[in-house]
Amino acid sequence: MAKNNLNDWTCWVQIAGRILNQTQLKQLHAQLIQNSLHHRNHWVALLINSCARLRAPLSYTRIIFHSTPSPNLFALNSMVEYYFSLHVCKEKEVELLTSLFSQLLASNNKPGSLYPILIKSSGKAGILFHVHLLKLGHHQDPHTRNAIMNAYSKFGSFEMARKLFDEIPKRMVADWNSMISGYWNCGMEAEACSLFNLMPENERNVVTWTAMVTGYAKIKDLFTARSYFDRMPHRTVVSWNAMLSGYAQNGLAKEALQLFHHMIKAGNGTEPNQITWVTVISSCSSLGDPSLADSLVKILYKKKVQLNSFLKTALLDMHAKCGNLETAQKFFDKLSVHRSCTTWNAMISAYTRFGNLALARELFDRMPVRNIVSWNTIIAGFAQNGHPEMAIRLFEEMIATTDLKPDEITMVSVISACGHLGDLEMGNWIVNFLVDNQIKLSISGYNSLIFMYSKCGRMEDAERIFQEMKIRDIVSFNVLVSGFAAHGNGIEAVELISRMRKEGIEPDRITYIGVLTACSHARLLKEGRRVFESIKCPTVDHYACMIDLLGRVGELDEAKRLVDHMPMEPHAGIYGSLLNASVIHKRIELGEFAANKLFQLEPTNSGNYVLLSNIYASAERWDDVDRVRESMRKLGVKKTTRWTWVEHDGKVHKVILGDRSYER
DNA sequence: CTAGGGTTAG
Repeated sequence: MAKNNLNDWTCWVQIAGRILNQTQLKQLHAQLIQNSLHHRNHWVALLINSCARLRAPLSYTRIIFHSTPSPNLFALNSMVEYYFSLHVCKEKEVELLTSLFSQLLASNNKPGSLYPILIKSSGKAGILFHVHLLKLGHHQDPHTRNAIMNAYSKFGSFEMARKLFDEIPKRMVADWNSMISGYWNCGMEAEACSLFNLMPENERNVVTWTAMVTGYAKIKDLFTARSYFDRMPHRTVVSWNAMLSGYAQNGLAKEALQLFHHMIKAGNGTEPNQITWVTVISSCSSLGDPSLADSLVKILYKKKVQLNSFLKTALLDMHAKCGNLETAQKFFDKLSVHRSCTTWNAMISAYTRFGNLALARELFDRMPVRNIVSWNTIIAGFAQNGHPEMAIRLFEEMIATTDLKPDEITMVSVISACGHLGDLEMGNWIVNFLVDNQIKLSISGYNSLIFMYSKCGRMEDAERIFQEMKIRDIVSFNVLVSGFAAHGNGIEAVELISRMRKEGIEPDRITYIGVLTACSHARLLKEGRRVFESIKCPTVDHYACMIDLLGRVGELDEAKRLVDHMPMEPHAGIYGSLLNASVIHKRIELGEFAANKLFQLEPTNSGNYVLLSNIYASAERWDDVDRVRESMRKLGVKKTTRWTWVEHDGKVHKVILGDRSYER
């Protein structure tokens, strides 16, 4: 470390970039103390920046901060950024900052250009500087005033922002833009729009237009967002990014990719930047298409795009969602100290998606800082992978040991976990918890309640929730239908079809599976047949349900005819239904036919052998029973019950509607 | 100098 370089800013930046871990940070700090440079503001600022990046502990960072006798803007600024990087800016810290800020203002005569920067980087605390600026008369500086106004509209109230806005004698474009996005922050479409229209047309710049695009995307009105985008006189990368992320964040991945192609084709000097790539990659993730992912990676490579940590995290997620866990893992390892909370969350989610709960849990326990998404990820991971009890335990741990407030996403997982467990007591406790903590539910929240109640055998409560909903979606109907199916309420299930059509929702594959299963359990042959014939493109699963229904009511010959005339290749479920019906109705020949098909399709499923031997047993054909048992032994088929059939009321029932069918 | 765009959970 040459001393003559210490006043050179580029040298500092270089050194800052070289600090990769806390050990190096401490070494540098020690070197500075040795050279008596540790009280210099620029070095303090630099060290604190590194502390924020490396997530150094608060106590250590404070020691560094207090080593400067009179902190200047740079030092103060870094400290503010550090506090915000912790996401735990407590009142006390804000007070400290405010007093330091006022000290600084008092000692500095010029309203320097650094004020807007400091206010902006202080986030919510920026508002607190307003009063100090007023006292010192610096609030008239247009840029400082704009920064304050912007802080109000982002973190405080749009009313205060509007008050400042109205008092400005000569408004800059930035003032209009701050105010418009302030309104959009609160979802106030009408006010934002009226300001936009009030603004002189030649004053509107690309930022104004982009703010409108973002605003409409935020309220999920992508049609209007697009119309503003199309009407823009000029577009920058930011405008394209705004429109792209509007699509991406509202689940319109295809539209996002289409627009991206448009962007590339149009050229116009709007080259995609890292933010564009992050958005595009995230759209590709939600499509889960490996070949698309592959081609994107190739383009990134060809264009020599620099990968920052946002991009690497997005790529990690994309690979995981497109089925490549190893590559995802590689990105996670490569990120090392640059891992953000999001990076950890994405990796945990990758493990849960592949069903590896042990590794997911290990990462969760190891990560330095957890946010609400971390908890939601791990809770959902256990809830969806057959460990609802662990999901609930984690939820309890979360509310007992953290200050994080559970949101709807947390609750959806917990409610569905109660459903899987059939734990009505816990379910009711959760409902009270929702009320006590004022957690508002959207459609999917209510859907999870319907699921929970019907799994707990409380169909009247499930129906009550369903009725209480103002808007329902296809899942609402499907969950209720499958509840009816499980409880054998055939008529109710059939009636739901016409009801959903009345609400403008067309039944889908899952709906029909549910209704047919309900008919099967209720032995409603006529209704089931009518429903089956009304399906436009029946899938193999629908045939399975219909054959199950026919078999159950004893129409085995018709069932066999249906199997023979299916337009597609029958799968194991089809022959399973047939075999099952043959057992019940003691149809040995048909049973042998179905069983032989099943032995080819799933040679390791012991259940099929058992069923066939049961047929022989019921006809007292003990030689055949022994023969089946023997071939089972020879083939090494173990009696591991990967059962797709369950016993209920003394009869064998087929479980077609796994709860997972909604999640896939 | 100021205003507009980013990754993760159901």
